[in-house]
Amino acid sequence: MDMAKIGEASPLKGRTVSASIEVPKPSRMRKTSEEPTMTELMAAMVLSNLSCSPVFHNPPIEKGSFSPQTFNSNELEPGSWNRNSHSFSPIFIQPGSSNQPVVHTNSEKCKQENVALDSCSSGVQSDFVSDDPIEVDSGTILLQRSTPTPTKHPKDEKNNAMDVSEEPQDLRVPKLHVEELSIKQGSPAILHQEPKENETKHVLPISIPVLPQQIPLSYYLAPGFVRQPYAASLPGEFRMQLANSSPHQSPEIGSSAPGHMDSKIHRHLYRSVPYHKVSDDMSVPSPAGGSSPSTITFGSAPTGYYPFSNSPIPVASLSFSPSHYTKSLHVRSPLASTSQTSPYSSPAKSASVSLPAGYAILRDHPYPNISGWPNNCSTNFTVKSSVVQPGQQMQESPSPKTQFSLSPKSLPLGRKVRGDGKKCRKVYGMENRDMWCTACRWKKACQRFPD
DNA sequence: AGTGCCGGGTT
DNA sequence: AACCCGGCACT
Ligand SMILES: [Zn+2]
Repeated sequence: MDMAKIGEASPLKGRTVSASIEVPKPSRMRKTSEEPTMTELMAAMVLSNLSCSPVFHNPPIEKGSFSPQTFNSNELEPGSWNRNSHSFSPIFIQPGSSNQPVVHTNSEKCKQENVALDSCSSGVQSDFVSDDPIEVDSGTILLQRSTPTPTKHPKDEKNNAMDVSEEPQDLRVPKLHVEELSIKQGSPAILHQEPKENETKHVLPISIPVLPQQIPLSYYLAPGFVRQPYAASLPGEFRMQLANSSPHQSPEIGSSAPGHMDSKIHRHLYRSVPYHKVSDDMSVPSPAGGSSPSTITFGSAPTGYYPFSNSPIPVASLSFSPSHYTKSLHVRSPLASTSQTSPYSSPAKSASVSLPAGYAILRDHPYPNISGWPNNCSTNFTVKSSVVQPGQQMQESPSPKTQFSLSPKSLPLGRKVRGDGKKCRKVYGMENRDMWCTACRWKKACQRFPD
């Protein structure tokens, strides 16, 4: 009866599953053999510590060519790996394989690697080989590129295939990344222990997110970094701009995946605050094919709208979307219209970059989040101040599929500031409705006079 | 009351 | 996909 109906209607339905956030099985973390899970766990833990321990100061690696940025060496726990004492030489070369040891020196293309992480075995780019042999020496960290194994979930691959392919080669993202870290329980010696020829090394692909502060703005601003789906989801105005800069851009209305949250509730939640367009990254059509509720979840409806906390945090202080920089300057801050008095409303305040009208991005998701990371590690990528509180991110656990630790829904919501421009309706009047743009006629966001 | 437009329904 | 509209946020 009603109950049944209610059950049907309940937005939460089917969500409970994801709520139990099981740490997404690192799909890519395949076990080739008998490798004990413990090992992996340990590795994960270690890495966790490494990447997250806020305060860790590690003496610079002696001859490391590590840039502070990269490894922030601090991030390594002395005890864990004896990096300093060469006793442990992570560098491992795959025996019998022509693959060269890959050294990701820092920023180099950590980012890519990260992406790769997901599609790590896609073999597309992760094959980055350092030109500079020296780097290998410094190698304190490196690991080896194991044979590109297709072990990972096809899904993942699919997810990132696109991203990977589009990643600019020269992107420098200071994200610490250990592409494939093989950690064995035993001493390092084990690592080299009998090199079997084609045995695929059992490696644990790991990427360590770097501290937010370390992300160079350039990263976000990298022009080439805009991804199609991403761009497509941008507001018309913006997309148009993109179009100018990049030929391949469709002016069509970006569509966002419908959310599962009850629309009413959703709207209440999302509309109670000034609009702030937020990265649609997450609203990118579910790679997985998007039919599964759990998958779609993160592309919820007003997607892109994201609530800011009441505190007047300069939008500009947030992370930037790469695609937005084009618009910088002479853009009015959404907050500006909302609170005239806000000191932050002046673009000048935020370096030379301001967000496009009405939009702010808290974080980009170039790479999937590793489930194992503590929240505050991989989230809250804000340049200056964080609007998102750690606690807020845990509101909803992402389905394992999403791989993102943040779901738009779990983030504070905001909403687009209502454009003050006149739209077709106002311009032409009801009597000339036929002159309206189609969007207006359909009661959709005006295309002709986008905000 | 008027406007803008999201979400969802219909064709 | 095109089209329409209920209903809500906001002015
Ligand atoms: Zn219009």
